Amino acid sequence: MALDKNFDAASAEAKWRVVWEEEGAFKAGANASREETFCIMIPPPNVTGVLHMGHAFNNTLQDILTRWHRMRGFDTLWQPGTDHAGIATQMVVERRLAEAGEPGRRDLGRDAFLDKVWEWKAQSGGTIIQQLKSLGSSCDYSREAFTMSGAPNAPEGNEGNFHDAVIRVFVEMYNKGLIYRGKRLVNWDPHFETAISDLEVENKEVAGHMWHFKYPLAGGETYTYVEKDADGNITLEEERDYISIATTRPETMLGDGAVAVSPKDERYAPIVGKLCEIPVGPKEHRRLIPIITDEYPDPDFGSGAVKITGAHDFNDYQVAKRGNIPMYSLMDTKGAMRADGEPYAEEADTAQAIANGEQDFSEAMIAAMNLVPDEYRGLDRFAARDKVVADITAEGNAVMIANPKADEDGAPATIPYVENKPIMQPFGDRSKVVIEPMLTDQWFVDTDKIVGPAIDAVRNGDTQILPERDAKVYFHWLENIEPWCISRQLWWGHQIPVWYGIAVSDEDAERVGIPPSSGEFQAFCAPTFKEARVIAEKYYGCKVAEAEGDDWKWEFSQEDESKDVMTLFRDPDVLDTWFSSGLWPIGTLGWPEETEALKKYFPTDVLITGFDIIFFWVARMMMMQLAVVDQKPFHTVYVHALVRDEKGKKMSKSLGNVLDPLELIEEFGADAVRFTLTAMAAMGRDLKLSTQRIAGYRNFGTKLWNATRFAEMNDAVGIDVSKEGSAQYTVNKWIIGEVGRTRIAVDSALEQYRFNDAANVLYAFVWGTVCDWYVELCKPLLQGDDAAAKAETQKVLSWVIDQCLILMHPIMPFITEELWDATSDNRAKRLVHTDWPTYGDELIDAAADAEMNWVVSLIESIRSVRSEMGVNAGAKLPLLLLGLDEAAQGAFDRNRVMIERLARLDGVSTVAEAPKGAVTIPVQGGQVCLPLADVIDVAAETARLSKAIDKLDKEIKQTSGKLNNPKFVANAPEEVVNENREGLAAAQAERDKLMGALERVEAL
RNA sequence: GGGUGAUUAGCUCAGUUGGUAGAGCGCUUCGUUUACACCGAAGAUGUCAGGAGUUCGAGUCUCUUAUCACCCACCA
Repeated sequence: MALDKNFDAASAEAKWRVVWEEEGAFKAGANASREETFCIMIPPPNVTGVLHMGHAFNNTLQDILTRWHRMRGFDTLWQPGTDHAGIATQMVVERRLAEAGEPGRRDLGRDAFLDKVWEWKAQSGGTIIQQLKSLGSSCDYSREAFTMSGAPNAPEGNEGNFHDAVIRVFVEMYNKGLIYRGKRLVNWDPHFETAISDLEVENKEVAGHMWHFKYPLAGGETYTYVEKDADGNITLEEERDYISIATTRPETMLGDGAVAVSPKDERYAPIVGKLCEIPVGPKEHRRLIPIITDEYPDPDFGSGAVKITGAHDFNDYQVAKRGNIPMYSLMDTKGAMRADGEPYAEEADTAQAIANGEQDFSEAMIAAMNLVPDEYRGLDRFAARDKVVADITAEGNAVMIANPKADEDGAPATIPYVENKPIMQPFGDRSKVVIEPMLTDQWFVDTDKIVGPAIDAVRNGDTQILPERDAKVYFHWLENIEPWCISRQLWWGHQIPVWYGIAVSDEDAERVGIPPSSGEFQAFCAPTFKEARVIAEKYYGCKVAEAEGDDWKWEFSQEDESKDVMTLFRDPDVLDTWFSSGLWPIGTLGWPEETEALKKYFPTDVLITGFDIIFFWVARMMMMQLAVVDQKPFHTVYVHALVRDEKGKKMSKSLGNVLDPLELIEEFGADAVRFTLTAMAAMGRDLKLSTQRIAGYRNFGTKLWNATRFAEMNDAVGIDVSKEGSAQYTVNKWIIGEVGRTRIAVDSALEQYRFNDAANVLYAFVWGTVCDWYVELCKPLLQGDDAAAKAETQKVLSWVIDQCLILMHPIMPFITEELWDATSDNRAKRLVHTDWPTYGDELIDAAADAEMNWVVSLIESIRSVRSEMGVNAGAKLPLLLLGLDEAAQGAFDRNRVMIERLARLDGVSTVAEAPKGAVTIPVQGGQVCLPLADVIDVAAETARLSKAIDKLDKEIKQTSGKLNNPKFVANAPEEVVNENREGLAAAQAERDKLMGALERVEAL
């Protein structure tokens, strides 16, 4: 079958996608010829996501490694699947419901809403997998996994045990005390009304204000406020009846528990221990808070006094815990000021008692207290802020400063002190709203207890992170790790397997063997309610049932104690998505079952991922796998760059600079996109992509196609070559050696994850060596009269093309498979399964190499002279040989037909002396001349020669300078010294020849 | 505030243990010679950010300055 002139990427890709899958080419273990396994876990994309450039890049690299290993006979598994992506997916479904005008999440209720999510998953969940296929990813799709598979509410088609694995891990970790529940200050997303982890918060600098307010001292007390400069001179001394505090968040004032100053701050020493009043709300509602000392306030910042709002600020939280300061929650789940219950108005003596530390509220009581006065209730936090500022200012409790515009008409002499300053503000990475620190009950992984093995594994080399600098990032994060908040107040996810009833006593918990309650409820943790009930029944000594709603109750039977029933309610929260994806390696292989796949492929080999999820995912997988099965999940983590646009900007929809990989695949073909990404995969921080570059590599595919077409036209394809390296002709010996070198270079690059090196080696070999030289050199042999030469060249060319296809296949699978198929009817296997070669140095023939170098450099020199002398490209010139030594003469004779053709020569003769007007060209072992008497331009030739001589002079000066330096000769390795000596001799010889040529030209 | 990285041809970037600077694109000139114009041939272009040091020798190692980027972080 004859190849078309052009490669039709789209139809070839469509065809091979189907064939490969139908033939099971990608199944685990396909083409395995050895025991060793190779397993890659795909970083699971969001189930409702679409393929973006980052995925394309990431999966191209994974596919290269997978295909390479599969061809090498490894028992290979590339495990695919998707992630349920809690927040992201719930957000999408809620938005779709809203757009469709359907009832929202709250109206639907939990079960009905989850049905909607599953529907959406069924509808869009296959998209990204299909897109991976169009990229050519050779995953074992029959094993596609999903992090929510096997969930109790999963519809048909989502069987599997991932859910079981997640729940089981939770239970085990809970029982080992690695997971606990507690009231902590967490990052709260008021849009999604859920807690999120530190990592899901993006701190951004925004323009903010810092207000300065007076907190009046209780009972109208006064003190002398003294400020001194660095030398101790008094710069300000005045009587004050207030303490000045600075804040960027006035709306949290209602929840203040104290004002803190530095213990070293002499200005406030007189009033430490006294009380001051929070100047917000109706007078009868105001609270007094103590002035305390703490190391946290910086005397040089603001006024040196900090209001402490333990429930709404992470620093204040620490201060409040240290100082036993009450923490009052002011806001609801939407970030509005609380409106629940009765507003709590404190009696003056109660305030005093609290301030004195004499009144001790329980945490629960404090949480229930609503300190928000009527006029603030229900206000959004930002509206509340405005109102607080306005109210305080109106009442005269703002600190006033001189008005810089006091001169202007009607301007007041003083104005409230408000600093405009940039402040760092936390935003939810999904919702983009300002995150609110909130004091809530959440589940945490006690990361301190499981982080050790994850650090050790990388430190002692069990798992290697590449490039190494990313290991530093990994260490830094893990060594400073915070407890991991894993509960989310969402519905889409793995519901926490914990049921609650009223707490009876710690002794009962101990008796039953469960962790004691941390509050008014006792938790029973088990994979199913059935199992939880068993524990609970022991604990209560009565029957236990599951509540319909979210409240517990204890039903007493009057006559028969054995009919008492305790009703438990289930924790409504779900687990952080990263908790489940942290179990991806073992979960996809069937853990906790002892599956064949698990035994065979775990620990897996390489994880390929972007640096943006080192913390989110890589670190968590390390911790979780080590905690659960006590084994590292993979031996190598290859961290790749982020794909950016050609200007280096991060691709984002809002910037409109997104390159859609699917569109690119359509325009240039998947192979071109893959090759581009591979060629740019140097271990760096980012990767800039331009369509021009993709077009360049599309052309490369076409080049390969046409080289194969040339071979086909010359009956040089699909020839069965049983043994490599058997050739008589120099050019064939030489190219066989080049193939050997290329295979070594490609393997070595891939072994070191130097994908770009592999791509560049192949590009240079296929285009630069095979197409530019070997194919051209073949032509006179294939089209000449020497039957033996022709036959051998056909065989070798066929073999060379096959090797190109094999070596290129991991990067450009489609075009190579197509050519492999089209060029022979007798292939033993598909290319995707063809054995990767192991030949190498033994194919190199040093003599052939040297000879071809001589030939190539002769051709290049002649071409160069022709071009510079303005010889018509089509014209054929005679060539004169001058004083060639035996080796040079032999090389010339053996390759004469090729030289004549490539240098466009007509007739060769040997002369004793260069004729007048001939351009001489120095070659190793002699000179050659082109008689250009008619066309030679004396000035141009003089210039050419002078320039070449200048260049040589420079080189000679440099090299001889080095060689004349005794220290160089003494210290440099012998090799380097010899290189320089040889270089100098060669340069001098060439210079002599050129000088001779110059003299002759000048004589014209 | 801490950390990491970057600074090499007009552009985008390679450059693995120090040994005479590379690629792609772009540019210039020539050429349709039956694989390929998504092509071929020939060419031009760099104080390797600045400074200092180690060394026989530095784009590469050390220090330093400048600019940029990213990550982490609680300054009210």
